[in-house]
Amino acid sequence: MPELPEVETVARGLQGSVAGRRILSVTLRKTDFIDDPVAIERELPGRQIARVERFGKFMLLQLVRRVAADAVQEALLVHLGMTGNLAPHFAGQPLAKHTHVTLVLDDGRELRYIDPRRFGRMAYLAGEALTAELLRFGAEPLLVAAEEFSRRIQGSRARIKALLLDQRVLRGVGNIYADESLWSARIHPARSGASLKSAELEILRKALQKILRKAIQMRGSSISDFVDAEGIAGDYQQHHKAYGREGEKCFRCGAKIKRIIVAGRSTHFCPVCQRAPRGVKLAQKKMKRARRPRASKR
DNA sequence: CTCGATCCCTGGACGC
DNA sequence: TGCGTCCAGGGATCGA
Repeated sequence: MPELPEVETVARGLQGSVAGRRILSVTLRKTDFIDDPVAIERELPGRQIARVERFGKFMLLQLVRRVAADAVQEALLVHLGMTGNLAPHFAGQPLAKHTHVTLVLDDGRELRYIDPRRFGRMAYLAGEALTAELLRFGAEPLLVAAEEFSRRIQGSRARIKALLLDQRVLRGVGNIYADESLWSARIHPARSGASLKSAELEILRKALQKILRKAIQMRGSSISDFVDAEGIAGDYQQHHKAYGREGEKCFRCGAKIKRIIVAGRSTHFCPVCQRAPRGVKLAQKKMKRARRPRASKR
């Protein structure tokens, strides 16, 4: 659930609350979402959290050594997955269920990572390994220029929804904001990237940026149980126009919002405002027919 | 290159 | 009240 606006909200909170603190010790519990748990235990104690920023859907805790040996960049990467939460707690507070990582800070608090589903990810990376990891990801949605945005999308025949979700194309967009931006730009989620005109893509880019900025302003969308590093829920879900509105009226034309599966993800759109490309309607009918028997099992 | 399918994981919703 | 089943979804991976 945490996408760019939610991660930005959490990162800003942590920048305010734990930047400058030193990590005294580390306790790991379940570690199957950590790249290299031994490296975390070995490297983090003694490091100072210099600053916290967002990179795509990751939080980047920039670390510095007490004695700056060289100019090697070091960071703790934290991905919240679906249900991750990273927040400071007072050391005496009881451990919540699913607390998998505790970083003891030098001011009587602990940074705790709580994640029931463990779809998140945590990694300590430094130097070239850090650089290489960050290079795997695409453009920053809030900064990407029109030309680069168009080039990245028109160069692929994959469907636009899949491209928006592909972190190698853009970093930080997830299911909610993909659907919301496509609804705003009146683009059907199954259109191929290559089929989109530059003018359409410019409308999409502007819509995406506007929506992301607004969502950040409102501290993100709280769908299930998302809360930021201060334990506060977001409010942007009240502004959703497509996501989660299956069967409800489109705010533009009154038609019923539909839900289909695109790129393996639940996809919400207005069938009237967002016109289907050739062939898509037929394909959907075929799929429906094929799926029906499965539902009536037992 | 692009696709769908499958897996990971748990809690919440729902049906009985 | 309780149990079983389904579903949510970001990302990795694999075979078509």
